[in-house]
Amino acid sequence: METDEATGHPTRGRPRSEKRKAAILAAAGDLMMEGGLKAATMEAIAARAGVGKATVYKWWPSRGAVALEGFMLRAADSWTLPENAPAEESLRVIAVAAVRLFTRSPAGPLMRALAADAQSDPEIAQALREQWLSPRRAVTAEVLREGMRRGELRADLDIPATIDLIFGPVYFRLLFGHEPLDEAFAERTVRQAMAGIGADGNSPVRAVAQTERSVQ
Amino acid sequence: METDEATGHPTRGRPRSEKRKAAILAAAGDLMMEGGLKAATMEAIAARAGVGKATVYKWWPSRGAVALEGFMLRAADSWTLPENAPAEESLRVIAVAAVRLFTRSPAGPLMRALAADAQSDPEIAQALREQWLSPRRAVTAEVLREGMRRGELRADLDIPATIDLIFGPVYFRLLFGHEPLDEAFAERTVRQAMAGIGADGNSPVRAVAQTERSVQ
Amino acid sequence: METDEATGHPTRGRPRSEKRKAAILAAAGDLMMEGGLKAATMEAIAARAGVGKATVYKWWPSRGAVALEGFMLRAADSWTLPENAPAEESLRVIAVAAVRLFTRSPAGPLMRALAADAQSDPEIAQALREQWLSPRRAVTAEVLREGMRRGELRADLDIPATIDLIFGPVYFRLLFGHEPLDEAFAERTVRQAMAGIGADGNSPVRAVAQTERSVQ
Amino acid sequence: METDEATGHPTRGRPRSEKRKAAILAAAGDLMMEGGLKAATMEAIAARAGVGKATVYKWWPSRGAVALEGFMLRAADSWTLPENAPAEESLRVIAVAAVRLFTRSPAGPLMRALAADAQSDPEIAQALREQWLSPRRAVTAEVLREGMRRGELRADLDIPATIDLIFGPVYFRLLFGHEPLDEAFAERTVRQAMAGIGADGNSPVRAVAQTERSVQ
DNA sequence: AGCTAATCGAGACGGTACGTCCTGTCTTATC
DNA sequence: GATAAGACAGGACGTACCGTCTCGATTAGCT
Repeated sequence: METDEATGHPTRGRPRSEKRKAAILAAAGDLMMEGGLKAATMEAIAARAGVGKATVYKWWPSRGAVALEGFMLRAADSWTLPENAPAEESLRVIAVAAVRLFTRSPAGPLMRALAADAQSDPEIAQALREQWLSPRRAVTAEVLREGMRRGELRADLDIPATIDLIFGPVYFRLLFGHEPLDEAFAERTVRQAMAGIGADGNSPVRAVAQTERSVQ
Repeated sequence: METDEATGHPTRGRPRSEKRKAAILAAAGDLMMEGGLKAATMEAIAARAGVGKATVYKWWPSRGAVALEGFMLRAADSWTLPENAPAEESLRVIAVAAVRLFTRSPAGPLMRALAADAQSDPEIAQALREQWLSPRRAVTAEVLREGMRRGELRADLDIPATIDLIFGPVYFRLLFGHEPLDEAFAERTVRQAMAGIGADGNSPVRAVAQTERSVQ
Repeated sequence: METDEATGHPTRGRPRSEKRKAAILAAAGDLMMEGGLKAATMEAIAARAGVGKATVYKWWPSRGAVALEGFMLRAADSWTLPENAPAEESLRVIAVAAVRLFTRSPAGPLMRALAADAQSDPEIAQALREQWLSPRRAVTAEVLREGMRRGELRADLDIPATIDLIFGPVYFRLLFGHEPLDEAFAERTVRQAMAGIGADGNSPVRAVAQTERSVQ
Repeated sequence: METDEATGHPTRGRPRSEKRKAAILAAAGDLMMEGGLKAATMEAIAARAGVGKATVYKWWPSRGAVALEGFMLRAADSWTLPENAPAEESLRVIAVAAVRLFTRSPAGPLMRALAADAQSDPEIAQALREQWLSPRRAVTAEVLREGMRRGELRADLDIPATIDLIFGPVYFRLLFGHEPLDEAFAERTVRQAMAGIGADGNSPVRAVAQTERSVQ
């Protein structure tokens, strides 16, 4: 007997076809990768999936929503953080995994399309933050807190700002394409963030910074 | 007598109206800020500017191009780098100026709209890189090189990656809105980038990093 | 035990629900009267009847068929021809009954909807002719024949044309609405048809007509 | 200089293309005749005319409106009433012209489509009455009045009812198709209406009818 | 002053995609 | 087996913009 996942009530009527759902998400993903954001119209998605437009609208409110779900499907990035590794190593793994996802899978173009949509569609923006960014930021925050606890990282880090120091450069290059996005860049970003770009500890700049920091 | 700027030949016929050009750019900017990317249709821009659509197409190839020019007009950010200041101070000024531009002027929404368009329009992407990012990156690179020369910054910096370390977090927050974009954040980003997020110099992590670096 | 009406064999499975049949016909009729032809979609009929769309399609091939049956149900016009009355009186009863049906019952709007459907659906058209027009024309033809036999009516009547002379004006007003459709109109139509609109018998026009007729 | 027909003001903008207008009306007419009412969708009309759908909607509010105008175009029935002819002859010409129009030109199917639309679209219904029926009824009324004046027709005719006596049978057959619609039928209708279907003047029925009439 | 030519407003036009609605078919579980 | 519920492919609806086009009106330099 069919039962509804959420409520447990027996379902009525014809159940949703998982096959079509997959076909729609695949079509959306393919189109976005082939022709960019512009090619992935709802009409084209439905046509390519061999599905009526109404079926698409039945389950997703907008193209962005389809894209998001298609993205999540294809972005099943299965990086596992090394156990008991130093913080720098974990951050490196995280940053490299992000770059690898964006460059070696369909996820890159999809993320670009999603980010574009998010600029004019608050719902997409929110979904992107909540469903994509948040979990990754949470993992990263945990790595940072653990590193702080173990004395590998400064004790006074601003955690959100530090996360952005790692991810910001990656998304910046993804979206603007002004410089190549590759794993070496991810590693360099983490290394520079860890060690600082300032000259060794005794520099006056650093002293100032430390002073200010202690004042806060 | 009217003369053509480029050729110096005397122009024939009615000259282009600078008043309309300004009106179009203003209308485009206003619409993007009011209703976001979606509201700024070519039709709406022309209507608001009190201008025929053909006039807009005569001078700009696409909505993105109008937006870019409107953006440049409003983003006349007049930050002046302090003379002979330490590198950290200069970077701070640069980062804070960017945040201030995006949060205290129309440029923020405009940049978001442009970045979105750039994801599907290569011409916009290129124009954005060449006309907006490049000059700012050039200035920043010069600051970095000067800091390296003066011994304030590490001698082995990857300059493009370092620029992204400063700007990346700012654009990341602008485009995704997951955390507030304010001047304090810009300052913290620069400070953490300078000093590094790792614990003081003698940490083993840092040593490893340095070792690796020397190996490269 | 349920048995099939036609064969007498015991039926298998759940027997057809007469209750639903009635509900469907009622819903169809109501909708056509409320919102006209446009409102009576199959979907709306099924929903209002509390019935699955498939159930409707199971028993009727098209909306027009449902409408027709609903119409027949509501158009149970129980006029009884007066016994041994003069032809004119019988025709008057027939015409007035038609007008009364169309104006004082739901049958008017239903007939309008059916006639509209019949213009593009040959099956509806045929059903309308066979199930609705034919029996009424047959009764009317009999009245005419009887009148001719009794010498009340001309002996050389073209019976179908004469029937149309009585009914045509009624349906014309029903479908075009250019003039009010009421019982007085029905009576006047019959009276004028009987007596002729020409001036009394000795007019030259009449003579010509008779001459021509005799030639045929 | 282009001027607006109605106001005489100089027109602004690109003037309406008469060529497309003709193409749209032609396409609509063709489709209605080929595939009946159902085939003439707005989409098909636009496609066949090689025109954008918006262009059709710009000038006509609905398919029915296009159909009406297309009908009027093709129904340029140029019957001329004979001068000083007897009323019966004039009515015969009128009725035969109607039948001829409906059977020998595209106007028949078009009128059927229009009449169908009119059942659910009050605007079509009104337009049909005002633009099509009214002028023809006016001409016919004039014929009747002239006939009454000359003593060829009864002096106490109900003019609208008499007009329906002539046209009603024709439209009845056109729309229901229960009997053939041909010129002989039109002639017979007029002849029977003129002479009356009752037996010659001395019939008791007629006497009754006359009595009643004189009472009114 | 008249001529020539480019720009301008207005807006008609062929298209494309939108998001909605209904059709007629189908696939479930229930009765 | 008949049903309700409702998912589904398909297709037309009427709308909004797109980018192009064709008008008359305007505004300059050139003759």
